[in-house]
Amino acid sequence: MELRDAPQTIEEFQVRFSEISGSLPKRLRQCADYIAINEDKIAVSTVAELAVAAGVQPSAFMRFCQLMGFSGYSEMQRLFRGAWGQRWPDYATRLQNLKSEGAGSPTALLAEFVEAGRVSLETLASTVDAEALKCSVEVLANAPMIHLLGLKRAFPVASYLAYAFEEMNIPALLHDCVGMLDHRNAIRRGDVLIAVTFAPYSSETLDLAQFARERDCPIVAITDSINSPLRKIGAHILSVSEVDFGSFRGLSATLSLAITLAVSVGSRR
Amino acid sequence: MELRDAPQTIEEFQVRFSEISGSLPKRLRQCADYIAINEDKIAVSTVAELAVAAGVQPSAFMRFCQLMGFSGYSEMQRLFRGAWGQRWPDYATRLQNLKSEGAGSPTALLAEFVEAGRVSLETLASTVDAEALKCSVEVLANAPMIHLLGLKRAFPVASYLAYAFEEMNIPALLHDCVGMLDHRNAIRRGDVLIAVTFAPYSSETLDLAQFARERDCPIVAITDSINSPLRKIGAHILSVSEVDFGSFRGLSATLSLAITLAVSVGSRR
DNA sequence: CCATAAATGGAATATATATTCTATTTCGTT
DNA sequence: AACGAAATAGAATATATATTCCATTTATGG
Repeated sequence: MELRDAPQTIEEFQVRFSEISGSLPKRLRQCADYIAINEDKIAVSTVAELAVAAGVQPSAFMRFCQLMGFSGYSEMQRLFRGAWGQRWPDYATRLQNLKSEGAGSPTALLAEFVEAGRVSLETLASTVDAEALKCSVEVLANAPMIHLLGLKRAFPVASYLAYAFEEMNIPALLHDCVGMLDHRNAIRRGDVLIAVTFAPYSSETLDLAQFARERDCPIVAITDSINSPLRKIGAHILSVSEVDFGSFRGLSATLSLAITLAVSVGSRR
Repeated sequence: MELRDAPQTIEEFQVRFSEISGSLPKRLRQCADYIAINEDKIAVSTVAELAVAAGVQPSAFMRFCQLMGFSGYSEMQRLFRGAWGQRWPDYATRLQNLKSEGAGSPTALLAEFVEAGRVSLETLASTVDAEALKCSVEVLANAPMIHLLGLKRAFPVASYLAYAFEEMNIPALLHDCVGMLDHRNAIRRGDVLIAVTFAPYSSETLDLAQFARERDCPIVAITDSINSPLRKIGAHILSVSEVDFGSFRGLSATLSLAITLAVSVGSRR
C-alpha cells in the first residue's frame, strides 16, 4: 500500500475524499457514499457498525480508511473525535516541560493558550444554545436596567459587559463588591440580572441571584456547566466551556459570548 | 447495588445528576464536577481518558456511572453517542448555520465575533515579539510587587491579571481608580508596572506610567500599536491587535497574552 | 479510641473492537 | 472463454477498552 500522509484536518480529509471518490470499486464506493452522508457518525461508531450501515464487511471499510491515507480506522476516527482533547498524545510531556523549565520560552506557552482559545471558540460555535441566546437577548432588550455580577475569574467578563453597555448608552450597573457595599436594593421590578459564574460558584453571586429571583427579576446566567446552581432558580442559562492548559483557563469564548450579548441587545434598542 | 432504571434521555440524565450530586464522596465528586463541565466529551472518550482528566481511577468512574443508574460506562456512553449528531457539523459549517439566521441575529453576531477572535489569536501567535515577551517575563519575575493598570476596555485585562497573580500567590496590586483614590505612592523602587491601554489612550494610564518611569520602575505595556505613547517612555512593549467587527473589538488575543505573561512569571518563582 | 462500614486504588480479567490474512470471487483484457 | 490482476468475504488474531475484584485506606458512629 502506498505510503502517504494521513489528513490532519477535516478539510484535508475532504480534499483527499474527493480526490479518490471518482475511481472506486463497488464496495469501496459504498463506503464512500455512506461516509459522504454520515460524516458525523465516524466519531461515535465502531467499524463494525459503519460496515453494516454501508452494507459492506469491516475489512472493506478498513481498506477504505487506508486508501484515505490513514493507517486504519482508529486513526481516522481520532481526527473526527474533536481535534481537541488529547489530539496530541504528548500533552502531558509538553505541560511537564513548561512547568519544570520555567525558563523555557514564554512563546511556547503563548502558543498553547492561543490554541486553547481557538478550540474554545470553535466549541462555543458548535455548542451554543441558539434558543437560549435569542431568549436572553429578548429579555435584556426590554430591561429598564441591567445589573451585572461576576466575581473572581468572572469579574473581567462582568466588567467588560459594563464597558460595552455604557458605550452603547444602555443603563447597566456593575455590582463590584467595592467596600462590601451592596447595591441589591437598586434592583427593581422589571430589571434583569446577568450573573457570570464558574465552578466553584461564589456564594455572593448565588445570593444576589436568589435575591433577584425573589423580586421576580429575570436572570441571565453565563456559566460553565449545564448543572450550574443557577439553573435551579430558573435562570436563562448560557453555558460556555473554556479549554484549560495546566490549571489555567482563558476567557476567549466567554468574552465572545458576552460581547455578542451586549451588541445584540444594543442593536435592539 | 441498587437496581434502578438507567436514564433514557439527556434530560433524565441531568435530573438524576442533580439528585445525586449533593451527596458524593471525594472521588465521585471529582467525577461529577468534571462531567458537569465536560458532558460533551462522554460520547468520544474512553473511561480511562475521562478518569485521567477528572483525576481519578477508572474504577471510580465506573462506580459513578453505576450510581447514575447505568450498568456501566458503555451504557452511559451509548446515551450520549445517540445525541452526538446534534453538535456535529464542523466549525465552518456551523458558522454558516449560525449566520443563516440572518445578519443582525444574535447567532450571526456570535459567528462574527468568534471568527474575529480566531483571526486575532492567529495574528497574535504569528506576530508576537518573542524577545520582548521573554524580556518582560524576566523583569516581572524579579519584581517584589507588580502594579496593574488598565481602564475602560483595558480594565478586564488588568483585573484578569490581578486574579491570576493572586491565584499564584504573586504580590500584585490593581490600580482601579475607585473613589479617585490614587495608590501611586505604593509604587516603590524595584516594583514593576503592567500598563494595559488601547487607543484612545487614557491620560490616567499615561500619567501613572510616567510616574513609574520617574521612579525608575520598569514598565511592561500591553497595547495595540507599536506607536503607543508608552514606547516613548521606554516601556517593554507587547503589542497585540484585535480584529474588530462593526465598531466592537474583542479581547481574545489580549487576554491570551495576559495569561501567558502571568503563568510564565508564576512558573519562574 | 475502637469497631465497623464506606470508599478507594490498582491489578486481574472479560469483553468489545480493530486489524490482518488468505481462500474465493469478480472484473477486465485478450 | 481463459488468464491474470484486483477486489472481496469471512474467519483468525491482535489490541484496546471496559469491568470486576479485593486488599488497603479513609471516614463514621458509638
